[in-house]
Amino acid sequence: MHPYGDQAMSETYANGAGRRRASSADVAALAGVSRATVSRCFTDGASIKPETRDRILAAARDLGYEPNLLARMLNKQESNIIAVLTSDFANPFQPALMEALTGRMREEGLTPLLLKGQSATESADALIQLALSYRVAAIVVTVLNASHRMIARCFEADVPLIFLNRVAEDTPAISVCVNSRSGAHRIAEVLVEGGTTRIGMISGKAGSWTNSMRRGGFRQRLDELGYDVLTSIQADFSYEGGRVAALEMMDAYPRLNAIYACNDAMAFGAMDAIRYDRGRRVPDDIAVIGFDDVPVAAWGAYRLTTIHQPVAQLVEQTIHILKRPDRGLALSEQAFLHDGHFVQRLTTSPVKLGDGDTDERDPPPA
Amino acid sequence: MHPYGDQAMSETYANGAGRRRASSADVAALAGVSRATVSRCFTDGASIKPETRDRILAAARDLGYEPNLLARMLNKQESNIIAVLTSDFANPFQPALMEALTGRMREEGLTPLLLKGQSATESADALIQLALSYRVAAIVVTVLNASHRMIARCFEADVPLIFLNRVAEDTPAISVCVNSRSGAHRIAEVLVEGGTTRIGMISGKAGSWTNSMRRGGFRQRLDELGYDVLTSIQADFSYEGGRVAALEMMDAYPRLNAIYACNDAMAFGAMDAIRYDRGRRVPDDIAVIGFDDVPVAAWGAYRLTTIHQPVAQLVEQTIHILKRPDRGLALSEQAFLHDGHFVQRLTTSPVKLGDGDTDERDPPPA
DNA sequence: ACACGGCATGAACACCTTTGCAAACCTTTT
DNA sequence: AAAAGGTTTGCAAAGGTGTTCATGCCGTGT
Repeated sequence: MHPYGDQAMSETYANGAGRRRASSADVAALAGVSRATVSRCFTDGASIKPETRDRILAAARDLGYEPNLLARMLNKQESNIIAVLTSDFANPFQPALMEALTGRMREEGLTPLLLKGQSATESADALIQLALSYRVAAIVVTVLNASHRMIARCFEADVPLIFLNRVAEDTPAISVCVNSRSGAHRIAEVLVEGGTTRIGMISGKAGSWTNSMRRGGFRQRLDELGYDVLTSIQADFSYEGGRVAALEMMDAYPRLNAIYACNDAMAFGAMDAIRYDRGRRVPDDIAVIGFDDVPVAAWGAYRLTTIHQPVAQLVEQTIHILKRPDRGLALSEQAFLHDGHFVQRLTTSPVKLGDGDTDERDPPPA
Repeated sequence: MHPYGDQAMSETYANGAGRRRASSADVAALAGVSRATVSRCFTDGASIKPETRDRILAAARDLGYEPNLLARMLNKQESNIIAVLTSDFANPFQPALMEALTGRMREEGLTPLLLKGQSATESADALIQLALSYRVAAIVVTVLNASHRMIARCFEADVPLIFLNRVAEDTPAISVCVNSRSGAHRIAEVLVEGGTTRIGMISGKAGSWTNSMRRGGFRQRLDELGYDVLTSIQADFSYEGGRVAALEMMDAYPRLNAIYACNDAMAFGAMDAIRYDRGRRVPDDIAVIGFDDVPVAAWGAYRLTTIHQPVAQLVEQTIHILKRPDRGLALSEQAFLHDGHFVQRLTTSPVKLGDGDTDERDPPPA
């Protein structure tokens, strides 16, 4: 209609209620150059005359312009957004992991897009689908499960999938994880060496890799040492689940003298059940041992003996993979297992320490 | 070089390592329609013949096509991505808030882009700048501070800014928050009514709105009741900070019989200092009261008397604002204050309950 | 037989950036 | 003075989508 259609249109939009953000075209017009030059002004390494650069920068400042990252990602076919899939913040290990992960990501210029599932058992497929639609650079999964079909789709789309804190077997996906099996072995040894062999085990959610390792590894080593668990209850990795399970165990097996909880949160529940619900003592009556070494485990009220997960190492490994030029797509190694070390505190009888273990029986100086 | 430069290039890319995802053009070609029709197929309410729709859907499935959300956002000038700015996962209140917030967002089809600052005192300006570059639909800030200049820039760009769990005064930004002042008033009343009036106060980070309210409100009401704090130490909202402060107080003021910590984490530290570092009793020797009612406050080891923050309500209010057609830009009301209620547990002498308060002196049934 | 309304579709433009290529400019050398 | 060489810049296309407008088709009512 209007001979200068374009011109007129942008004028109209600029005045309307939802006034448009300044684009590179606006800056270009004001500075008297082309859009391409404006673009070059914001990409370093591009050749541009210092004088015009200053002029453009001034114009950009006047208009409050800054590059539209969406358009840039679309054009360059690459993004610095990483989908982070998780489901559960209640387990205190998750916040600790998230803190480290998102902190390091920011330092490396990566931005996490947080996709939260409802429950740990839920499949992450829908969330992965969503992540692919956002054309993220990579996907990091912490607690959820994914179908083989969906994992395959990610790799078809050249989007690497990293399982953090869990191993995905028989898939092209990468896993970064603590060696839960060897940690569970150590726990079995500690309880036996400490002379507490009438053991109740509180395991976590069935179907989780973490749980089957922590559970299976413990049983295996205990068996090798010539013992067996007295009782075993499956809970859900939560404080309340651990508490209820411990109550049940104590009532059914009065001679129980040790509880191994497959994570710290359940161990805290068990300790509170022992001390406050039943009025018994830790470790004199019943020893307790956990797994994770979340920050609360060092608190005065618990001082929990446990296996420390090297969160910083796990995160560093993950970041390292993400920063590779291929973001880990061409990686030959699939699983990166890090060793957790044993931390001795006050909820078990003292045992001899191995290499890399730490002793915190004396509280840190005030 | 090559006479068919462009053609050859895209062929190369298509075959090489990073093969291109299917676009709507590919689907259109396969189904024998135009791109516009493919687009209509994925927007409901558009008129399209059922037969061709099926044909297009089949083609899309064969090619593994799904709409590119980046391109869509760029085109429609609207996004469902919300920037969530935070700094600290160590304080156990943050995970609880985050869990609720991100969970509800997902239910509403909003996707949080997580931008984490290094420390609570750091300015969020750089993160807000980044969020604006991503053209997010709105920005939710939890613990960080922002300059007036940057807040103004957000509103110039029509991006609403919501402060969650903190009030930003004298700005166009919206605040959703618990009424910390009235909560602090209640705490003062509880301690006085309980007969514990030789009080030490452990406050949080200076310069935070939350802290000045929780601190100022407490002092004010205490003054009105005819008392004053015995001592006051400024800490940093952390467990360890609370523990060290409590030790210092106990050593300097042997007759101290109550500690008010401006959040639960510091209260836990104080309790552990009292019980495990100094071997005294809570509440018999020293009463302790916190603020937040994080999940751990209900655990057997602490059973902390505190003020409950209605997390679900706060989140619901935030979601409600985000879902408004104007995302809250045209809101006349700036601050939404919700009342927290008093939760009585075992760390203070029992007092008469007011309206909406809850009593958890008896532990929940096993 | 013709005009008309409703529906389905395609062409073209817009969103905002980056980039390959070619043209224009400036400086220096022969 | 002109050619050579390097730097700076603009043009146009690409990246994938949504949307307006015009066109074509079909059926209906007169």
